[in-house]
Amino acid sequence: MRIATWNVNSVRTRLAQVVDWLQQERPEVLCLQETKVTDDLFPRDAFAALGYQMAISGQKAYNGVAILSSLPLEDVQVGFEALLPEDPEAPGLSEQKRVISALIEGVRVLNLYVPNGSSLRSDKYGYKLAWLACLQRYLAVQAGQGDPLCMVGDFNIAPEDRDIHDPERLTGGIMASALERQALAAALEGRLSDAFRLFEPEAGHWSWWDYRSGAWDRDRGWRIDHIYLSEDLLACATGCVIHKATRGNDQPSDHAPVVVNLAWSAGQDDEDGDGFSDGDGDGPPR
DNA sequence: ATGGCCCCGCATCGGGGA
Repeated sequence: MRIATWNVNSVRTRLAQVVDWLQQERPEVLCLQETKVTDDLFPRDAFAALGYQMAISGQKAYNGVAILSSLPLEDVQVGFEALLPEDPEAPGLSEQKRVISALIEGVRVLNLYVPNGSSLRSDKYGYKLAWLACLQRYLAVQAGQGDPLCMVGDFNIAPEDRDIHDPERLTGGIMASALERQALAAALEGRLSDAFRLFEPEAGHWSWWDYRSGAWDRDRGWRIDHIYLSEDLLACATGCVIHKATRGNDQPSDHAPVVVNLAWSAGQDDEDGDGFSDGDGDGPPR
């Protein structure tokens, strides 16, 4: 099963490019961020024609997330409030459409669009940190449900200096500050691992290039789009790549897709074939 | 040396993103 993530910066403006890429790559799952469209205007037909089901959560002009899947899409959960109904901070944090998840082949696919924060002096930076603290609580609840987790999206954070083209200049600033890096690490809490770094330790691999300053032509990028896997899925990961060629398209998104390949099928953890995963006491004795 | 863009909408500039 291949799971992809792509911040498309308007799904309507980028529709032809997304359709082309899906036809070429045919991932089972594509998670989109910054769809920038209300649910009634989402271009469902174009994706349905390619055989994809959809779970969407959008708003006008800003934000917006969607999950496209050619495999059955079950138990869709929208926003932090789906798992944190009692959290007094979560409702305010969920007014912006940045969180959606679904169960696909027994894998909980969680699609996130983390706030950018604008600058360290902006109120939006405080919002970003509060949002990440909420994500930490959300993931703690999610972990309790026991499903294998694949968390993808635009994290608007370069986790380490090797994820930025010019760490001497940029480390400490927005998307590379200590507080936001710590907040993300705390949310991962040792349970989730960066799939890309399983396969590639070197710097020089970016997923986002600013539209300004000729960043693409100079390859001045950041790796801020990530795929995180729980331990059970980590063992199944056979590759993780950034499709940077899309950034060279005419009228491109400023982000490139990231794709993970998982040697996974539903029920594969059912070792004795009794319809239950082992070790949880639910199955009959062997 | 610095910075240059792009998308949306009650639009033709302003707000916001990254």
